[in-house]
Amino acid sequence: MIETIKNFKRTKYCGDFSVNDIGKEVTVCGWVQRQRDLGHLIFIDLRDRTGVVQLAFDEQTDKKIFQKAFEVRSEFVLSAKGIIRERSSKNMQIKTGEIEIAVSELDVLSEAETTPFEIVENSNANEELRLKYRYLDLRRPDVQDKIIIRHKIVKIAHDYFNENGFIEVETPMLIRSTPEGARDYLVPSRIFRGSFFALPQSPQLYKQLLMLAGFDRYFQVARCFRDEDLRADRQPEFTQLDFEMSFVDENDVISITEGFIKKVFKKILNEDITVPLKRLTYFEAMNRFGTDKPDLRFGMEIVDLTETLKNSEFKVFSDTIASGGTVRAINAKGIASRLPRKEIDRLAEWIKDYGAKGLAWTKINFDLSSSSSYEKFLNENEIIKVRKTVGAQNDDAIFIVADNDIKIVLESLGALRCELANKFEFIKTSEPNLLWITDFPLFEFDKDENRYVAMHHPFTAPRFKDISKLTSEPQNVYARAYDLVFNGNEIGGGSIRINDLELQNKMFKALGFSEEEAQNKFGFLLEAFKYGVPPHGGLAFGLDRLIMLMLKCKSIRDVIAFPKVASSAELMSASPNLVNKKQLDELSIRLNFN
RNA sequence: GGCCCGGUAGUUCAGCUGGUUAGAACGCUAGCCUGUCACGCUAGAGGUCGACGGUUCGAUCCCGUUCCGGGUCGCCA
Repeated sequence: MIETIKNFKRTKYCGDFSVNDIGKEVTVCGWVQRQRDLGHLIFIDLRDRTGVVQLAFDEQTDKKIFQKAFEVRSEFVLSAKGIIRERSSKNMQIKTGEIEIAVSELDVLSEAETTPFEIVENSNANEELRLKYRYLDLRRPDVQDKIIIRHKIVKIAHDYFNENGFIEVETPMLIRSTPEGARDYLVPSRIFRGSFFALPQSPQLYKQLLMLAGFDRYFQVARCFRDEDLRADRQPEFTQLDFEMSFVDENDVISITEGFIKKVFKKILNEDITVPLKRLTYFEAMNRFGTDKPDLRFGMEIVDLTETLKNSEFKVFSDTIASGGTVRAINAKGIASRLPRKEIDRLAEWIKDYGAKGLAWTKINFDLSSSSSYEKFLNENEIIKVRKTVGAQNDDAIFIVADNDIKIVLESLGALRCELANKFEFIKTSEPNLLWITDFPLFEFDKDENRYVAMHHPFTAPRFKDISKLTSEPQNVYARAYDLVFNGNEIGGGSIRINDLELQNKMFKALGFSEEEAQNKFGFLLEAFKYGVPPHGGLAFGLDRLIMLMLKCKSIRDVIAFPKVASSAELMSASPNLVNKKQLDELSIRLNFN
């Protein structure tokens, strides 16, 4: 029988009671973790967000309350009043294990059916099921803790940016669609038939306009939307810690960011981050690690063999080099004896996903004998030189990729480097590794569109000395942009922005926009730029990813209260969903499935 | 859009070369039990083997299609 809460209110949370409360009369509220019926004695573990406390019922003391406790099942919501007393046999594994509540009044505030999975810490229930019943999953302490830590991180961010003079401003969710970069989520307008709002991919333009408006320093916990395919660390709806500052250069933004990183790592993980952080140029990161988000917790750097192998008899190498290509290698130390041929074949197949045409390899055994896919085609001198260049010794495995496209060579070896490090557990340290990547190219060439596109976004300022090359040699223009990398993942990125109308117009021209296109897409920004723009720059953290990595979660879903699955559906509410004809008619929308 | 992996009681899983009644553990229900805390003991209920089609005397198992979930490449300025 369900009862409404009477005249008693919770004294404090279940997990907060201790031996100091012995003798006090208290009231607790929560969910039934477990009911243990010993015949003439019943124990109930009552749970709330702080932990559990044991309720004790003795048949001899009060038959009516005992009967109530007998009928209680898991996940019922209870309110109980009673005296805190010492347990006769203590359980030191629980925070409140030294005490219990001898219950004198018990209210069943809500009953509960048997849940589809058990509400326990470290549930091994299927994630699909847990997401369908996310509200039950969120009862589990380990899940709840992550959401609570998320709250703490956001609180630290608010405090930090407030202390440093940043003003939080909410920017709109319904904005103009500017199809540049990721796909927009579109929202049809009822009043403007056939027109659409877009949900923001980021507050980029608005925060720049706030600088123009004179707010000087802006900050926002900003929800962002990108209609692209998901990944383990990517959701279509995500949160940025977004900030922007006026009258600054790169070092000001970097230093504010480092201050936040230092604070949040100290407060949440008790890790001391040494600042300033290491900086690596994009060029160096790509050449040494094959990625713009290198994991520096292990070595296995990429080595250039182009010079060594340019005259080789092995045509796969020498022909590639002759036609302007490159040959590079990594040396995985101490794994040869743990690397069966089958695994090499798997890696050779796997690396094709990254565009590599093949994977040449050598395993050096402990007795210095070796097996190799390519050494038989090389002369003695070349074999020795290759091994020396990559620093190979016994039990090492060398992997080589050759291609005309240097990006494919570096990126595939970069991916292989991470794959091997992961598989053979090369990461020994538990200390977080953070660094900046700087000096990005301003543009990258888009083969599909056959034009240069902005690597960050079209408002990123070029280096001053490169401005003259903007349209003449765009491939040699570098950006005043910087990315923050944490254990091999990008967790933030930003730049100094263009604050000059003429330069911004030049930038659009370099991107191949006609004047009409530029006006159509960003006319309001160009108009605004006529009226006095301070030099400004900023950065945005991917908050979800930062939390995920700090908490060592495998999936970004673990740190989002109500996440979406890989198809971008939300299983609990079953969205997206079909809407009725009336709704569509009001929006003048007719569905057309082809 | 491509590739890889998975889907069997409420849950997590096992299930041999295709074979007669599809099992275990946990959970659930009932009974017994006065100090449990992963309580214990006894008994019981619980299955569209993701769905559809095919091969076969016979399919959880083999084949095809499809749905759902996960990972990844493309994509994500």
